[in-house]
Amino acid sequence: MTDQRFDPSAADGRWQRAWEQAGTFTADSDSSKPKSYVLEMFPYPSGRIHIGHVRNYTMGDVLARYKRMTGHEVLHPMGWDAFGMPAENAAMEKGVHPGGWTRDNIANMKAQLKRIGFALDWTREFATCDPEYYGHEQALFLRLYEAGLVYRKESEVNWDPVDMTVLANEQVIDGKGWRSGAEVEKRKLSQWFLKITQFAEELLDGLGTLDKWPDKVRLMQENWIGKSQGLQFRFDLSDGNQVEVYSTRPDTIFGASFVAVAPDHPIAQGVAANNCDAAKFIDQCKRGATTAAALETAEKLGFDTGIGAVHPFTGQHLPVFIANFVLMDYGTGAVMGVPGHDQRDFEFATKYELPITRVVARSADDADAPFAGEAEAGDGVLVHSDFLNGMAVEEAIAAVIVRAEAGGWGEGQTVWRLRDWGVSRQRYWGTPIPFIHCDACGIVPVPEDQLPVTLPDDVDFKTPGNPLERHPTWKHVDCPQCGAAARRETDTLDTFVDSSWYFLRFASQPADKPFDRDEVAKWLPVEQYIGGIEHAILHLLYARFWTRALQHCGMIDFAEPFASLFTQGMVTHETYSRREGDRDIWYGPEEIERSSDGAVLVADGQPVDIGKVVKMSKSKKNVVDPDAMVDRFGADAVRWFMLSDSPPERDLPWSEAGIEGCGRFVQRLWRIVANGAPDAAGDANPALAKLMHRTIAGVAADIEALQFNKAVAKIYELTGAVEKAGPSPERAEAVATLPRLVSPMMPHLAESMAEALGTGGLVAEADWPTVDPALLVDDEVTIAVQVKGKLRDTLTVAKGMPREELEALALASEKVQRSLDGAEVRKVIVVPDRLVNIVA
RNA sequence: GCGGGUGUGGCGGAAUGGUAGACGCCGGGGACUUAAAAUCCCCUGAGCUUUGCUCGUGCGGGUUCGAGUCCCGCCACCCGCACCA
Repeated sequence: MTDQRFDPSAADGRWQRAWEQAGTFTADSDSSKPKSYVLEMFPYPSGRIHIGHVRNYTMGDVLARYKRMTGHEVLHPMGWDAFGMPAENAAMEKGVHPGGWTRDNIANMKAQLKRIGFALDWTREFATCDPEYYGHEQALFLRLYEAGLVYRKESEVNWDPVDMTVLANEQVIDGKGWRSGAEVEKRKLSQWFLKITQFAEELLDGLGTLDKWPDKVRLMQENWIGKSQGLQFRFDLSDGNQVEVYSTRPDTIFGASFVAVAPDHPIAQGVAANNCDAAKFIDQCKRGATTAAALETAEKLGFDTGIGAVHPFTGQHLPVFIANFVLMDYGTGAVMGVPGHDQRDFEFATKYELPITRVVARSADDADAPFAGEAEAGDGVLVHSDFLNGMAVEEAIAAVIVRAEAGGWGEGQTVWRLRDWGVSRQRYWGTPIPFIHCDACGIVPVPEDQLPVTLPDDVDFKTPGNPLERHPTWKHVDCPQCGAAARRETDTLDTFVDSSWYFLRFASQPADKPFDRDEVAKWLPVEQYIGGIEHAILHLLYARFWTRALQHCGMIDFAEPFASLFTQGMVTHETYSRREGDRDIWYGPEEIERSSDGAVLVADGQPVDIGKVVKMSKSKKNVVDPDAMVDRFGADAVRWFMLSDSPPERDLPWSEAGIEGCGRFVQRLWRIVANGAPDAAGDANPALAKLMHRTIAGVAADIEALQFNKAVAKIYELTGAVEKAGPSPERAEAVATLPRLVSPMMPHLAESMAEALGTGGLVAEADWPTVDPALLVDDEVTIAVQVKGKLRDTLTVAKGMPREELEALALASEKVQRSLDGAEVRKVIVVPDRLVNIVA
């Protein structure tokens, strides 16, 4: 008799070595099989694999393994998004080198991933901090430069005046620097930009081709790109100048009661030159962080310049304000304020007691309806608007544009919300931007044969700021053009650049260039990309842009990198805490004894409060360590839990009881085969055969739709039926099928099961079981019988029974007659094979 | 503030406009055992006048023979907002 318990601690490593020796997951680009590129967003090497990573990679792994079983040559690679701020923070806090810290983290995390048995092609692994990788990135950046897609301009950053350093948005807390506590200022620096706006129309149109992306992501990108049709027009000013404004709602022009310009608008600057109150106000606007959220939630503030703007239709003088909520980057940096129909303008007008006029109403009769304390941005008909009165909004917009163009004071225009991508970072741990500043020649690209421009190792992090900038020798080089003494660019690239082309490098890794066009063409676009919804806009838009830019440069032959996208939910966990004084003390799940009616702290046996189920985070200590779970339950139980219950796009609450249940299920499956191949004698069991074929077809469909929770439920159902069934040829066949059916989810158990059954070869390399379509059809159906929409009875009838027979059967039902209680039947609705509804 | 999403038993969830709660977890009862673990069987939305009836899918309306599903208006929570990755 075989051991009745499955021992993952022995089996997991054994099968992982078997796959590795067989090279099962090494992708062969010369294979004649259809190619399938399955990719999960590569991780930042923070130190430990998080359970959220495990969920992400398990989903991709199930698909990759399934694709292999269905005859595809699969590319399923893994690497490291290895540049970024945490390494520099570690350097500052612990005195370790960012490179060494990152390498150690990668080694640890790779070991963790290997224990879970992911079907990854590790031969293609790389880290973005490898000089080889970022050297190729520098070459690509220079190609974009040659194509005119790279330029420099002034742009605002968060400046910490005490630490004398640029802060990331996340380093600004309530408008103050996270280390110094000093109030952050906006400061202008000359920085590198990528012309993503040149592709705005393409990126927008391209969304229409991405029919395998979630609608929500396409909608978010569409709104982010923000194409709007509006009117750009000029107001004559009382000082003899003009101000150009842009509005998406020119229909509301008769409701304008002020004009507002951005603090860095030339008009504002001009006023400030002669007016120290204005200068002070602009200074005040410089305080605080640069984020849109900070700007928009801040109190709306304005400074009346005393200048009047002449309304193009009424000739009325509108006051011109400098306002903190107007952005220089969008439109013309100046707006007309229509308080009745724009919420920001409404708040502003209320504060500065400017008129609020209704120019759009539900109907002409509501022309003088009062506002309910807020602006009305919706649809309606124009009122109090001269020649526009009675028009619908769309119609009025067109009419105003026609008048403006005829009068020569404005033009209909398309404006994009999308801004160019600022890629400069004043930091060490990133890809050096390959340019040299020469006093004589200006900005000179580093010649390609001098790439990569590598980071110096001897840097210090004792003081804040960019170590490249203060390095004694690194930036001092000779100009490649004239040979005179010159300076290296000390900005490094945004890490989003690193993740904008890594999927190309996975597909092809020549030493002498970023990628090989023909190799890339074999695998790309990625068939299935999986990652967090938090990347819905930035990463995915940048990667789309980069792909189009490379296409534009003639380096690749496709426009969209990811054919199908899936965004998975987070892994969450209960929180445990105690209130002590005015703060919460958090406890980790390993410090807690959980029972059905509460939780106690193991250390003192006293109860703790069970808090909300929230995203796992170190600060709330509600994290579970994947390694510890693999130790206790084995890789397959952890994988199974990642796939069970919650739909993959939703959050998954981790629970001790849940993982224990998964551990039990692994053993249940094992018991079915623990004594070897089952007896194939006994009476035929056609019902089990049907269930098995339905399960194979259903699990396949669920995996392809990434609905793993449903596949899991179907496997539970079949397992239960197999356990209950007595010996039969059908049961023997079902048992023989189980290992392949569960292999994508529980690959180690599947191999051990097949071994116990005496099946030769690796399940990971086996074919997916075939379905007999004849067994998927049912000949009986249960139909619902309703009286006035309420269920009163059910009938089991032959499939395809005609309407008349169904109606007669339903009316003959004793329960129906009792429920009708003699009432007259007015109507009978029959849906064949579904239901009969009797309306009395 | 703006953009996007989610909401169904004690819990995770299932359900082409057609039998709400599949499947799993927790809990209760029983079997096996000297005992426990493991395992197996049964029950498990709420309420009631319990052969059955009523209520029930965040809240308030609506469309429909029929709404978790479609429409309108709210509420709560989550994600993103361009230097976190």
